[in-house]
Formats: sequence, C-alpha cells, structure tokens
Amino acid sequence: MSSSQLLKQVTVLPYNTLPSQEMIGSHVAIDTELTGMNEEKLHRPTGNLICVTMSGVGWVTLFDDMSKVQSALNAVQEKRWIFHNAPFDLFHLRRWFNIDERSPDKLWDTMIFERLLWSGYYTSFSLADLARRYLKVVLDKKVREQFSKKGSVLTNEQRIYAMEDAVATYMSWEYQVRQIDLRKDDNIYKLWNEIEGPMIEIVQRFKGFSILSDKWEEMAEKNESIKNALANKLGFNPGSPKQVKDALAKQGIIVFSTQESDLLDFIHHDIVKKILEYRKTAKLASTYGKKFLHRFVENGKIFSHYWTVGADSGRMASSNPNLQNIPSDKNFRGCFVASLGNVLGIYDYHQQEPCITAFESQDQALIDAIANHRDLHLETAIRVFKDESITKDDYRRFLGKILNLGITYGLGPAALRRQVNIYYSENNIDMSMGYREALDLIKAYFESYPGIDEWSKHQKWLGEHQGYVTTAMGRRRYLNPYSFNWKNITVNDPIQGGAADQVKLAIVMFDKACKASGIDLPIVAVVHDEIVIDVPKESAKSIGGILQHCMEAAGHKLYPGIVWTVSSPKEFPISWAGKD
DNA sequence: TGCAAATGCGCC
DNA sequence: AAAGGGCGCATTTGCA
Repeated sequence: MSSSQLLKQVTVLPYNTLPSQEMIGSHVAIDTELTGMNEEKLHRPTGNLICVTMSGVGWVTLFDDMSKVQSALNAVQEKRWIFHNAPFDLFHLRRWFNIDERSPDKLWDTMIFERLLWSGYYTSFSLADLARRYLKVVLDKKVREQFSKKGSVLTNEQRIYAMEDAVATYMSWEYQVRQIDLRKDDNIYKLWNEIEGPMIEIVQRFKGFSILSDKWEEMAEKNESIKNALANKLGFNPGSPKQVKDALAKQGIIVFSTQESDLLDFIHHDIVKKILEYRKTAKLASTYGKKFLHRFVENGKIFSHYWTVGADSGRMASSNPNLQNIPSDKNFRGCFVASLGNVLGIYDYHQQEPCITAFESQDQALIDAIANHRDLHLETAIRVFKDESITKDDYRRFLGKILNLGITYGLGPAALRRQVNIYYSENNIDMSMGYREALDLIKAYFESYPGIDEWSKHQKWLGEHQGYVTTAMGRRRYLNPYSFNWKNITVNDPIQGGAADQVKLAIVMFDKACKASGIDLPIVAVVHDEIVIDVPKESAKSIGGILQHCMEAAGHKLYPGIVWTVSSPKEFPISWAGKD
C-alpha cells in the first residue's frame, strides 16, 4: 500500500491546531523533523527544528509555526506521549520548549517496545519496519533525506511525510498494545516501568566525559608514524587482507583467513609478527587517532550516544564515539579524566556473569564459591583437575578461567583446544592439547558443576520448544533455528541480558537516589558491568557509596541468594586508568 | 564517485 | 573452514 493511504485514514486538521480535548484521546504520538543536522551527532544539539507533528485517535496535525508548539505540548501534557526513539525527540524538543521529565506511564517508545516484543525475531526496528509489518505501508525514504539539507521552507511532500510518521507511530502503538495483551505476559510492562521507561530520560542526562586532548593527540601521532614505518618495511599494504594473504602464500604460509587467531599458528614467522604489529598500531592510529578528537570533543568533553537497548540481549550500546571499546591500555583510558576539582568513581560488578550463571542454574558449588569469595577460576581448576594442591600461579588456573568464561558462550572443544594451545605457546609451556583432551575437559567442567549442566540442557530445550529464551526479569529473546549458534544463545542470553537488566536497574535506582538527595546524575560512562561517575572530591565517598549500594541492591532484587560484590575504591582517581 | 559488503579488531 | 556471546568503527574491495 502506498504510504499516502495512511493520511486518508485520519482527519488532517488545519495546521498549527489541535482537536478539542475530548477528541484528543488518551495517547498522542509526536514526531519532530530537523534540518541541517550533523549525521554523526544526532544526539547532540545540532540542526534546526522545522516542524512538529502529532497524531491521536483518528487525527493528525502539523506545526510549522514554532510559537504554537509550547502551548500544544502543554495541552497534551497529561496524555501518554508516543515516540519512535523517544530520547531523540525529547532531547531536541527540549532545546526549544519546556518539557518536564516524563514518567514511564506517560511515555511509550515504539522502538523500545518493538525490541521488548521481538528481539531476535526481527533484525531491525526502524519506524519504516514497523509501518511495513503492522500497517503494510512503505514509508518513502527519499523524502526523509531532504530534511538533512539545510533550509527552513517545508515542501508539501515533506509535510505529508512528517504527518505520516506521526500517524504510523500512533497506529504502530495500537498494534503493539494488542500484541502485548494477547501475550498475557506482564513482563514487558514490568521491564518498561522499572527499566526501559526510566532509562529514556536518564540517558539524556549522562554527563560529558572530560578528555585530555593533548595527551591523546601525542599518542595518535606516535602511533601514526609507527604504523607507516611498519607498512614501509613490509612492502605491501598490510591493511589489505587480500595482499596479506598473497604475501604469506609466497612464503608458503597458507591460511583460510588472515585474522589474528588464524595467524597465531604461524607467529614464529617474522612476517606474521610484523603484520600483527602493524594491525595493532593501525587500529590505534585510526579508530583511536586524531580524527577521534576532531569529531567528538566539545570544549574538552565527549558526549557519547547510548542506545538503551543496543543489542538483542538487552545490552546497551554506545556510539559516536563508542565509549565501550576504548583500549584498556592506560595510555588511552588515562586521557579520560574527572572535570576540574572532581574525581572519578569507577564501580564494577565482580564476576557479574558467573554470579548470574549461579543464580540461573542454582548450582550449589558455584553459589557457595561466590558466597565464600573464592577465586572462581582457581576453584574451577581444582574441581576440573580434581587436585586440591593447585595454586593461583598454576597454569591450570588459566584453563579454569577459559572454561568459566567460555561455557557461558557455548565454548566447544575445538575452540577450547585452540585457545589453550595459544596460551601454552605464549607462555613457553611445552605441551599441546588435543581435541579429545579438550572434550574431556568440558565434560569434567559440567561434572564439576552439575547444576550448570542441567540448566544448559534445559535452556536448549526451551529454545527448541518455545522458540525463545528469557532473562530472570522476563526479557525475551527469540531464536533463529536456522542459525548455527542458536543453542549457544539459549545459554548466553539469560546471562548477558540478565547482566544488562541488572546494570540498568542499578542506574534507575541510582538516579532515584540522586534525585532524593538533590544531586545531578553524575554518570559519564557505562561499560556493561561498569559505571563511571564524575563527582566533587568532597562528596565522592558519599555519592560513590550510594552508587555501590544501588548496584548491589539491584543484584539482590533480581538475583536473590547470590552474594554480590561491587568494587569500592579506597581512593578516587583522577583518570579512568586508575591512580594518577 | 558512491555505496554496500567483507574483513578485521577494539571492548565487556 | 570451523564455528564462544554481544556491540561499533575503519579500511579495503567489488560493483554500479
């Protein structure tokens, strides 16, 4: 169906007017259009507001007279506002209008609800996707592109497009409500009210992270010249997998792929060493080079964009720039610092994923080991090798670590063997693990933790028979039975997604606590199991204590029976890298 | 010249 | 080819 059919289903009101209060209804979809935006800074104050459209039951209207928008927003203040990607619209509307913080019951984000409904089932969640799925219409992408150009005059085409967006958002909401009702599953509303709804407002208040540009730039230049020197020495472009493959073949090294893990088998060749060295430096010089500063630093601060549901598992994602993959090397992290007079509080969950595995599986051995604050990797080594004398320095502790982390990803014998052998060669251990031995090791792992074995099997059964798995909070993830790794996802999703639920719940609780104490939310970064705050030196201890308490409380609420530990820094560092 | 896919790698 | 989960970004490559 052509998208113009959408407008035929509703009353198009005169521009810059709303229907009467009785006609408005209980829900209003709102959409904003901006022109001249910087495409990589959609989460920052760029571009100009050109129109606001609203749609309710049976009506749609368009505001291109901005002096009329504030009173219109006030008139629908008590309605539930529906957006597709609410943080975007709210953030930009607030640049021009006063809008109080909205509670979850006064907000609905069709993008987030679609993810709560269908994560794993669909791969994309744009408004055009929802319109296609629910309304059977194709939204015209070409008109949307016209908005990116500068200009303040709306074409007729643009007006229609903008109104269609609001109507499509409103109608998609109607479909979503029906789907949720059909499911008779309260978890979606629970997740919205306790986590995702509050997060809509919270991510907008994350603070900029101060960065030492000079120091960063110095490193960038150094890496750039090292990279160039390495490329010159090699005599071909090591950035080209094709050329790398050819160059290796000339020396008799045949590989299927030139990725690092494959090349490690030939690490004793000088050329391989040089290629990998080049790659490391090239990565640092490009992704974390000068351009990084020029694109993202505003008055000494970096404002990353956070997608509150960035992954099918429910994990957050960060972009422009991605603050979740800054090299852990202290030369890089050390450039991220507290603002003037402040210090950083860095809090992370200790062994978060094993803790959730313990809760999910109710494996007594794992629960006890965590409760007694045992070294989990050592514990696993002792159990798997049935040898009480293994100590912290024993190489077998590392095997325990691979197993602990790997099992939750669905590690198989081939991958285990490979990883172990790389470890052996790197540490000059004159041994080699065969396939059979790796298989036995995995078997021994599951015998050591029978609860995990049972739970893993049960998860696979659930995946196969109901087509989806859930986190403890009930976040659902559908599976693609034709993908090679769906069984791994049945095990990993409750752990990874459960961790995401926990971190976000902790953030929501922390925000509430900050409000109660009259503190501006001091979060500058969230990296999966880690929350970084930028706080005045004098109050660091008290605010940090609140955060620590919230992180632990989220654990106790979602995963009772597990002893949660959140790191508590004795001293508050100035930089992300630690002491300074 | 511009775009999308493929490749590779940074983090948890 | 075999295969550990989840992301975002840069570069090269293939094609229009």
